Amino acid sequence: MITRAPLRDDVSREIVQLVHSGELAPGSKVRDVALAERLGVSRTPVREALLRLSRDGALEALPGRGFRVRPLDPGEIRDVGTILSTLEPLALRLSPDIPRERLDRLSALDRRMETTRGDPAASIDLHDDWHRILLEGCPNPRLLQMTATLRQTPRRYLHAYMRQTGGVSLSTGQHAKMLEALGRDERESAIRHLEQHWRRGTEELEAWTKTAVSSEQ
Amino acid sequence: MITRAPLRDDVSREIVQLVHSGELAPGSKVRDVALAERLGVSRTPVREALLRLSRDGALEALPGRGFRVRPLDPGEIRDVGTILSTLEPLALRLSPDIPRERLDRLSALDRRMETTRGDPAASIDLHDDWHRILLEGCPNPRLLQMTATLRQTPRRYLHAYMRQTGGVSLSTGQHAKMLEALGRDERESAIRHLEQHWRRGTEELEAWTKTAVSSEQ
DNA sequence: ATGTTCAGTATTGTATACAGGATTCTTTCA
DNA sequence: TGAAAGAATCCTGTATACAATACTGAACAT
Repeated sequence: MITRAPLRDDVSREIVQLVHSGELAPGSKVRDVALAERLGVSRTPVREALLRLSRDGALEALPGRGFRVRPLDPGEIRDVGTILSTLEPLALRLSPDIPRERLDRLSALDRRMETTRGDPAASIDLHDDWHRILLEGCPNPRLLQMTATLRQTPRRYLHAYMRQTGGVSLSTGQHAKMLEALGRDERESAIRHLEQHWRRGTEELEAWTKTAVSSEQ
Repeated sequence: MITRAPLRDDVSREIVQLVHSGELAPGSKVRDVALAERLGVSRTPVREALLRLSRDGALEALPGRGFRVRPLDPGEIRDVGTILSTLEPLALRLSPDIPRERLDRLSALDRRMETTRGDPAASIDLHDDWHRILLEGCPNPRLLQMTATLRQTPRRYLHAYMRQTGGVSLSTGQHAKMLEALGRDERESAIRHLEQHWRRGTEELEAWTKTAVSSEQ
């Protein structure tokens, strides 16, 4: 049956959820038949979703041997961090002034993040929302899609990181500085903070990943 | 039968060729059965390739109504141009010094481009090679993959543009300036030229597309 | 002449079937 | 006891089948 939204879209979201929730851990093998049974669909839309997620970077396609969740790799988080710390500032630069109402929404998100310490999944969700909402006014939809896709990569690292460190990360201090700068109409300052936010954040994840990867030998 | 490279990869390349050659023109509908017969494979790998190309931006998936080549749209070339004129300079900045040998290869490509005026497909191929080779030393593979994918978008516009204007475009003058700057170890200057190269080039394509799109009503 | 309804056809999205490599487990031999 | 070989199983990649929508065109009404 053909419904309005292709099954592959729903299936993609569900698989992303499994990755973000940690149920599909980095490095683990992904079998399409198992997912198809679990989700109650056939292998076809599952494989379409897996191929898409491989392209997006969450998974890895091993020719002839299926898919696995991309293992944590210091090089990857570094590479993606470099790109994010360039593209998100670009998106902010292209955006029209952010209305006060949206700044308030972002502040509220930060406060909610403070209360979700200890719950990695929830605080990571909020963090992603924060950036999506910050940039939602950007008139370049292709750029928005790219940044949203790229942000999915740090999520895997953050999840593993927060699980180990006990859920403490994602300082909202940098967010607050950006909001203050935007409230004073100091766009360039906010843009610099955004760049630093990703650069420092992913550097921290890179450093942690190096130790985590080497210790799991 | 399972060969070493998945069929979808070959099929993707073949479909990209059809788009670049203009045989699949912007806006035209793409039927998977027809492609499958033509390429001598089943619908499955064809549809996998079509889904990938939709994600990359060359095609568009119309839910319930298949695929079509993304029509020329001034907004799209502008958006992609903005991203390219940020990411390629970033890739160059991250690259180690470019060896003299590679600069010579790039010069040779420029000379060959001069001789292919009148043959859009050939000169566009060479232009893409030029940028790929310029950046091939960049240590950020994810960034390289993104720029390579993004460059596929201007190709569709260039092809239509050169077909109408008689094959004249792609001035190699900007390339030469970059190579001179790199030869003098003036990286920042070369990076600025690279940014301008994409900005001006895509602005020209955007302006032309506006007239082309409005006149085809 | 233009618009509308209703078959019939074409085409898509999904499910299932099939072939062959990859993996695993057992068995055999050193 | 451990390594190597081989059989059995699993799983992937591809092909095909099926169900339902979207399109096409002819007959009809306005």
